[in-house]
Amino acid sequence: MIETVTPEPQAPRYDFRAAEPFWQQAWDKGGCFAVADVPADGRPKYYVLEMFPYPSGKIHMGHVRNYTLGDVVARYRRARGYNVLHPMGWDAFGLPAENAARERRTHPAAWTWANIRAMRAELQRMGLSIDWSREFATCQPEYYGHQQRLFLDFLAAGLVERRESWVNWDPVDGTVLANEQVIDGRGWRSGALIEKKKLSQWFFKITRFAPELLAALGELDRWPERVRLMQANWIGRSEGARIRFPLTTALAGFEDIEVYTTRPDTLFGMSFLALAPEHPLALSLAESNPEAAAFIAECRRLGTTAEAIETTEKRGFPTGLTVRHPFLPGRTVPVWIANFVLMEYGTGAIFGCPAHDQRDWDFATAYGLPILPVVSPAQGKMPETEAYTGPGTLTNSGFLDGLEVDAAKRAAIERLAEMGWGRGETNWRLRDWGISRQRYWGCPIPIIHCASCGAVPVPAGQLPVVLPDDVTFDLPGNPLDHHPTWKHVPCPRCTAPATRETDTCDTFVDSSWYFARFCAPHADSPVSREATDYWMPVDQYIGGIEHAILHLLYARFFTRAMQATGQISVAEPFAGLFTQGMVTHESYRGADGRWLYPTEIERRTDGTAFVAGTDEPVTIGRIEAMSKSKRNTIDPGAIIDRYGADTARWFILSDNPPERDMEWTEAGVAGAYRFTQRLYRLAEGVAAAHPGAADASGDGSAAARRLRRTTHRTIAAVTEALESFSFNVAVARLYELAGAMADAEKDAAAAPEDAALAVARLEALEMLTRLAAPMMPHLAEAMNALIARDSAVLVTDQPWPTFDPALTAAETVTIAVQVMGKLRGTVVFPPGTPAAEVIAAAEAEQNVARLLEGRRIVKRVHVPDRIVNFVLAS
RNA sequence: GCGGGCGUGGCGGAACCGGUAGACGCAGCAGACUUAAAAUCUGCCUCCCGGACGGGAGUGCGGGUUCGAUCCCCGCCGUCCGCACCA
Repeated sequence: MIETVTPEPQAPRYDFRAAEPFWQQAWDKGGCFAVADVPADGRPKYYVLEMFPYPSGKIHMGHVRNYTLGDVVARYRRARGYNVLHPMGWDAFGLPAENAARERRTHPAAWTWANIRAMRAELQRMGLSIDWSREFATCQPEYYGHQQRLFLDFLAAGLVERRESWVNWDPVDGTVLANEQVIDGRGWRSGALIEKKKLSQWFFKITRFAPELLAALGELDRWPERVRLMQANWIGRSEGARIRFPLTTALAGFEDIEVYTTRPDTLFGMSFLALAPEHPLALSLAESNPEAAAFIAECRRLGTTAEAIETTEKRGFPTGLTVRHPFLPGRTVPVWIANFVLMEYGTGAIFGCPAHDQRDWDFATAYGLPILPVVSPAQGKMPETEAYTGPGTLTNSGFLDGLEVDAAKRAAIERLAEMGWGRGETNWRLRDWGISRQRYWGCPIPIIHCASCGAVPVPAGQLPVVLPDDVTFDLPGNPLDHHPTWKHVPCPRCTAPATRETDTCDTFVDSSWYFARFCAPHADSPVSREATDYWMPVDQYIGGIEHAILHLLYARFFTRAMQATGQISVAEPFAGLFTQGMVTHESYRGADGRWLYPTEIERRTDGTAFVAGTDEPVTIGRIEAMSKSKRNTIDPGAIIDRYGADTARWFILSDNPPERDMEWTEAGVAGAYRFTQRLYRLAEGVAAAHPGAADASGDGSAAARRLRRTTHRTIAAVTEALESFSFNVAVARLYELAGAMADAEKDAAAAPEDAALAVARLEALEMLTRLAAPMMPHLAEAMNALIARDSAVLVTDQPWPTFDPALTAAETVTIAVQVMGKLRGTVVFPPGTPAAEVIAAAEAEQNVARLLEGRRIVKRVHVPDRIVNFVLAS
């Protein structure tokens, strides 16, 4: 009988499959990451927050990157002695749940909660240092009920109002969208062409805070510059004037036309006035003038997409009306309706000065209107084929002649004010935030509509207004509206039969204050003043750049509104903001052009790719953001199964700076995995040789000094790297320390009696363990368990290492020697060696001496411990 | 069009305050170990000339400042992002 022995595949030294759950339980048992709502231990606080996820059901690599970054910060701060608040929750309202309900006949709540369960489990496998006791979902009445209370407080404070307005109607989603949610004329989710519709809507008066929201950007010095710029542009402050132009003949109740301009200085160059197609006067004209009506209808057809703006010509319709000029008695100016004038900005009407505004120039050229220059350029001369918009001196402008542009603006405004024709005005691009959505799966707006009392707030005692469970999705429109009983309630004021508001809040409302709720998630008021006084603002907020405007601006508004209504004492929610890059991957297509998942292909050694198990060639496409449509996604769960959470975390951190897009590669993860094994082997080696409480006296051996220097330099470098979000550099420094430790193992093998080296090796390992812990927490615990004198102390509970500056000092420095700025050799000296000595040696250096021979040295530059440069006569 | 960022080996990237450019990783090549492979370890790895020593070029391109520039200044080119008829 022949016994076949199949060799077992060599088991990895470090078994992450057993270790990771084990240490997660240990942290859990130790309550490591739980903090009090109001800690009284006197430690400094640090609030780390990553943007909470929408519970789609599966985490993706973007989440892994986001939460890894946050976890490194949280664990690092914790080791530095801070009380760290690091919570997690769910942005749980929103359309996908309703779509799922329609498609699969499940209930949005059931779908959402199943997703939350799945995603929580996946996140927990990552080993994040989260205080899970603070978890909540925004779809819980315990959360959104408080949101209703905030809504009513804001209403009482005059920060909410209901008004009729033109809205962006998404015909596919069947709901209203905010301007910010309309991209190139299409819905940000559905991609459907947006229609204009008039509805009664609830608005948060964000414009009330426009000046503060703009001014405070200047103090957010731990925000990326570009986010602040984007917000500033979005808020869009402009200074100008509002001017009333009297019509020479009143028409249908209109006696004048109001215009907003930033260039009142160019009034003398005015050659027309133009109305937006939606301007009330234009609409009024259209009633009696079919040509005007036809023109307006045509304008409406043309969208405001980027392409449309680029390609659409400026077109207008002469109304036959004229207005009087403020500064030129007797002068009349024609009134046009023009397709390029926006109703939403300013007054919906402009005055045109073609010489100094490109759009007006284009318009005037098309219709043969006069172009009269009134600003002569400070330098050069007036361009002949375009408008001049630069600085200069006023001409052809009566009392403004000779003034510079800025002075002329002031003078013109002053004169207009004296005449009673106009005044200076600051205008904002930002518009109020319409929050009404005709949707079921959102926070109900706590209002009751009564025929006699109007819109009545739901009394505090009746909150929360809870969503009904028994809804159906078989009709188009809002299920809340279809519900047989839910909306029928007595008026709280007069008890007459009334109806509930059936609109729910835009889900951006839910995410506008969750960070404050996390401070005391079980408080019976929306936020706990004590807890937020302790924890707010968020010290480090981390998320995607895609939220640079909407979410962050809304959250800033909400915080100010909460401050105004006395709920919170801070004005700004996020003291520090970090925006991470995307995770990208190669994309693959089969012979027929279909997209293929990375798991469906195999790479051959020559770099070509084939459909796994076949000879069908695969085209390797661009590296781009992971997306379901391109199928270039990697499932984090599969990566953790195969390599473990630490490997995934380490690779994500090591690849590149976190603000840039990173490319996920199989080779990169494999490399990270090898390193985890290498570290563990190293730890085993050192632990096995660990001589016990050896004490090294004196300076020790050169090998010991060398290792200690690297160790302490690494502590300094990793600390600095983590402080500055340079996680890839921290990783590089740890690779170096590991390399130095491997060298030391060889030194130790050659000199087993070197007690100082044994101590240095143990020190290096301990420090490496603690420095790596924020990034690879499970492995760090396992390594710590190998060497710990007191195995009960988790690395997670150990303080951040400090370095001894004396030990980081180099024994020798290599000084570069240049001749005429070119490197020609090096000399080695102890640091601080006097210039004369170094220069002499540099001159004597073989190769340098050869080049200096027969030449006159004009200058000897010496930078201590760095460089010597000889400048020769030519 | 306006605003902002970024251009460094085959790739990701590093570089203190203007002071040895290319740390560290990935890929690649060579070698050791092995019956073999995997794993591991060692070495090489910007380009060009040269056996080595050495020399030349080099941080998108062109100029400037400086003893010395990836870094500061001027002018281009490319690329990415945001906003976009905002008066």
